[in-house]
Amino acid sequence: MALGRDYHGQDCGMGRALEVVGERWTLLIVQNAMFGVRRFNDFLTRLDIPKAVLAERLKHLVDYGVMEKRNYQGSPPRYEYELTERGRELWLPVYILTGWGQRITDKEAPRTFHHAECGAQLDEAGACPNCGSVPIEKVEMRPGPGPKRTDPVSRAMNRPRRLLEPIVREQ
Amino acid sequence: MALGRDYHGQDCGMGRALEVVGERWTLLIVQNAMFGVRRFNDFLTRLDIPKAVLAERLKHLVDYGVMEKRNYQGSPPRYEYELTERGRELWLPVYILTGWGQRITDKEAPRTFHHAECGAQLDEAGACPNCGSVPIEKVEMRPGPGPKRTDPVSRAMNRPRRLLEPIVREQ
DNA sequence: TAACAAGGTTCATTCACCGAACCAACCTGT
DNA sequence: ACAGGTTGGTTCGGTGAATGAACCTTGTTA
Repeated sequence: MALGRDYHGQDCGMGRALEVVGERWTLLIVQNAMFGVRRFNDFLTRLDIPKAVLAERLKHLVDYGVMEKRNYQGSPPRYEYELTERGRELWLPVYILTGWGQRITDKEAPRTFHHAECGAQLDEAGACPNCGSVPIEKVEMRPGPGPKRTDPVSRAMNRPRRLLEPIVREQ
Repeated sequence: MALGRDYHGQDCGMGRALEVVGERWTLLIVQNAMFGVRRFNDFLTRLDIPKAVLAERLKHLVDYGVMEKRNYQGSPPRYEYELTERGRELWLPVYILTGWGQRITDKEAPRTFHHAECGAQLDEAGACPNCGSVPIEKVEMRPGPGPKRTDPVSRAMNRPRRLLEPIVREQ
């Protein structure tokens, strides 16, 4: 493929990783899945992304085993996209890159991340200062001081919640 | 900017991080800089990337304070690109993503990473199993069992070496 | 019967990536 | 003195991906 998504000549794992999650929007989709977003229209709402691009990215992630598409309701058919174990393994790079990006901004963070069992805020490497490494299911997200989006999906995120816990929009 | 490199509506640091290092090839450039590549033509050799794209990416990284362009020789003028502290802070995500990409391949790893002071191989999160977290300068790269590129720059990498130590091509 | 919601597909336009060619300054060999 | 090589780029035409708007389908609710 001349132009596009692969990194044919690369000898290390990074080339492969970028083929799977290196395209525009993809890592933001994975991050929002970690924050509890599961439905097509909720990703749309949070990301301001063209529908065609979102559909293509989700399909790509499903093809590579990072997400799973589940039909959770037969009539009318409705789907949700959920991270697989392979996808959940991306938690640390997602967390660290988010922190890195936050530090090169003048704004304050919209969310902070804590070890759910002891409440301590995670350090720059994603570990708990008291207890060491923390699996993604044990991470609690809390609203931070920084500016937040105001769409319904983002508002549903603005209370303390475990990562991966599905978002339920208020009616 | 309608199309392109920014993620205007995102409220968290990830959007910012992707503006800086999320474009095609960028994270591979940063990774190779960590491996000791410093010169324009050496990046070209390792990456099989169009010159125009490499020039643009390097300029972008310099503009955002991830790399520094240094004139190290006056006549003929020669330049090298070196990671700043901000750039070196990307070590953990680069390492973890590389490992993740490696695990979803059937090939073996071309390189392994060790704590230079005790020799232990780093774990999946980039820490030393004996000593805990390891700064990038204390990481030693060793040739692994997997397939490697055969260009001169890649060959110069195929011996145990500290990260960030500049590559010298054999004549 | 109309309107609405979810989860998409289609399409024209715009823009970024690609690879090949070109360039300029300097050095080295003959 | 001149050819050819090295470094570090820039220019350019062609191609393919991203964008946003419009449209579609199935089913539900008013």
